[in-house]
Amino acid sequence: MEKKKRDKREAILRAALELIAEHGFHGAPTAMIAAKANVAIGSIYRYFENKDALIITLHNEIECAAMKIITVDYDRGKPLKERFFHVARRMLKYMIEHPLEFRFVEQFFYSPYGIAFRRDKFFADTAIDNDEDILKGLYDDGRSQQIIKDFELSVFFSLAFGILFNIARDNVVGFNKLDDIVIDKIVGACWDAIKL
Amino acid sequence: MEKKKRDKREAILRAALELIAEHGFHGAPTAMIAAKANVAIGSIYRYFENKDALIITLHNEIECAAMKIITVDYDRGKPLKERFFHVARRMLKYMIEHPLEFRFVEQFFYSPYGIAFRRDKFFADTAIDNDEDILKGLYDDGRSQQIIKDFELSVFFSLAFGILFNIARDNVVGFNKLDDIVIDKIVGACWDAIKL
Amino acid sequence: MEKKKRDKREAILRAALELIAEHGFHGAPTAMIAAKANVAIGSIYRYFENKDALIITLHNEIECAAMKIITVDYDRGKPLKERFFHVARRMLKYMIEHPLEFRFVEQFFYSPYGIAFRRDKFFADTAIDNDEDILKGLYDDGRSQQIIKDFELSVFFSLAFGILFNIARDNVVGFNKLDDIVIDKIVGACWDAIKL
Amino acid sequence: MEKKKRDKREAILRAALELIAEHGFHGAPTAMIAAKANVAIGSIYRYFENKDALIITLHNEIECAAMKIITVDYDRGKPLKERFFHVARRMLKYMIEHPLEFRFVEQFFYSPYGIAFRRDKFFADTAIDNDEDILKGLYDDGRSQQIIKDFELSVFFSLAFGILFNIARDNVVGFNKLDDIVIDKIVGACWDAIKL
DNA sequence: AATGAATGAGGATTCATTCAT
DNA sequence: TATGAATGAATCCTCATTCAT
Repeated sequence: MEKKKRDKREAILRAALELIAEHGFHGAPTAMIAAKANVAIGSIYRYFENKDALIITLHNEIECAAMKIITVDYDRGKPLKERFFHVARRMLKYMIEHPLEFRFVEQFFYSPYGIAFRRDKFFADTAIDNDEDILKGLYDDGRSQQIIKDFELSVFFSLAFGILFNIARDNVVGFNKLDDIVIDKIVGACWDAIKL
Repeated sequence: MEKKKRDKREAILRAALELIAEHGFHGAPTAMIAAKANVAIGSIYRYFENKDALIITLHNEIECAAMKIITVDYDRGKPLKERFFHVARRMLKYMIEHPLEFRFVEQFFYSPYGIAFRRDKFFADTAIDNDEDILKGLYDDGRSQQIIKDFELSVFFSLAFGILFNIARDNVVGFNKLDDIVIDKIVGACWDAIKL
Repeated sequence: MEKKKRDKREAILRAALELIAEHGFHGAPTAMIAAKANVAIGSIYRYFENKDALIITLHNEIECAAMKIITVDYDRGKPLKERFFHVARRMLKYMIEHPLEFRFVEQFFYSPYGIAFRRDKFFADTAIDNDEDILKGLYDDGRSQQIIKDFELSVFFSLAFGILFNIARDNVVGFNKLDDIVIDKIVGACWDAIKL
Repeated sequence: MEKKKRDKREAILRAALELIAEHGFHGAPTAMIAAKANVAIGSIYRYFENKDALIITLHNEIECAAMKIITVDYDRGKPLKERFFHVARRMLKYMIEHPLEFRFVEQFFYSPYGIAFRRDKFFADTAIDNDEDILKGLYDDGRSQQIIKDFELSVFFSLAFGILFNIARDNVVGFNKLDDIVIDKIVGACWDAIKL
């Protein structure tokens, strides 16, 4: 009973993910999402208030799941460089191993949804959750230990992770081929960008 | 007569640029573009085959104009590092000084248009125009002179310029403040990322 | 068991009454009626064939209950004028003391339901029930005793009671304030309208 | 050019009038209105902001046209009783000669539109237009000349005109047959209701 | 008997594109 | 050539009704 309910919800989210990742928001009308999920159109509205809510939920669940994967085995006791390599490596791997999720999140990020999302985040002073805590922790430690360059936080993020998003984007469309060795070298280049 | 015709075309492109940059593709129906351009709806279809053509044209013209600005005074005789700094610095400056164009190109890049655009580019072997020639030249020189790290071209591009797009994006929404000194330090970090 | 069953039916009717009176037919979907009645949606269809049947039943029950209240203590032996005052006064009082019922019946009367209802009534020659018997009795007596004006029955009804519905409608929305004295004066005016 | 434009607008209003009068608001979806008006669905939205605006406009135009017809030849110099007969007689005649308009206005009046409309009117102190001026003038004169009964304005309106609406409603569905003689007798009964 | 998830036809609205003037 | 009214397919969403549990 409970199982089936959850299944249907998941099917809708999955269908939306696949359609939006592949065809963009324009290519994912509710009727098509419902069809792909083997569900009646109306059922979407039992599980989500409206299409926007469905998309925002999907985004949040992906972000949450991704952060869990990325930060597994993360050890705050390890030296800064090692911690950075741990996070950056997993981040890049996550993106190339989850191309649907990555493409969806990119679509989301640059759509009106993402703009609202970022604005909300920007104005939410204290809403720093654990995930960002880890990333911000890297910055704080690096600065206080005089290991990384003297930039403000947002610039640090761009230097550290902006590269990875570009690499992943190219990978997803087949512009590059990455194996563990190349990934490590790329993360090394990111480290070069931020370290003093 | 010729003048007026050109004016009308420009007005349409400008209106589309402003509306899409500010409100996204959803916020720029043809009727609104025509109104903002002080032009009849039907006139759009005299200058452009359809809305897609208008948007693709706008993108191409912006890309072309940007590259012209970025590569002005470019001296192929200068040392590699100096040439990289020249290009990277101007690229970042262009983006933060042309927020409408930057935001439009970002919207474009992550929309179905951009996906098609990138796919086309990927399959067009010989379609390397002069602008990319300069960027590719940096790569070829750096590799042959053993100055930059051993990555394939697309990875090099991400390392070298991916950071800049992220920085610019944050700047456009007000997440960071950049002056000439910070810009130079950022470009320096990009250099650290690519250099051996 | 029988009790509970009756309770559930009453709860559904009550919920429908309140929602429709307050928000109109548009503001009373079955799901909302069920929720307000603390009943499953499906249960509505156990007690009523469909939504239309529910609404028609509700109307009929209200009409029946109202007539009972209005005609209580009605004495056919009293003089005509006194009988008219008795009925008209109670009718007006009922409407202002039962605003939910009154508003529902009005909604009903002017909706497609009411149109069908009136059509059916018009074509049902013999379907004169006891309640209307009383009203029709007033007309017949008045005419044979030469006390009331020479109009056909339906005009008599409009003259006698049409005023009261308008007064009640205004009262329900707060356009007027009525006490027993004003009510009596109003009924007196109705009497003036019909009497010779 | 101008002619055709006006024609289309009129056709839409006319189609809405006929459908709503006959089948109620539920029986008049935009697609059906458009079809009946021989117009594309989208055209409705060129002439009216949305369906609500269309309906409100239709109501206002009918009310305005009706008041013009009713008050034609109205002579403020005539005695009160004569003025009342003039207005009441024309009002009843208008309603029975314009059954579509009458039925539409009734539907409107008892729908959510009408409720909002009445509320707005109630709270608009100074928004007394010329039409109501005439009706209110009857009341003011009658009261100051001690000709009509001592009721507040809204009760006066119900006594004077409430009857007429009921009569007209019955007439529209064929419950009664009215000729000029009966109409005059009915207006006389209304006069009896209000006069001292 | 009761439940409420599932269904999908139906409704309002938008907007790229056409074409008569 | 310029205009903008007209078009109608496409989209999101609602809600009466059914039916498996």
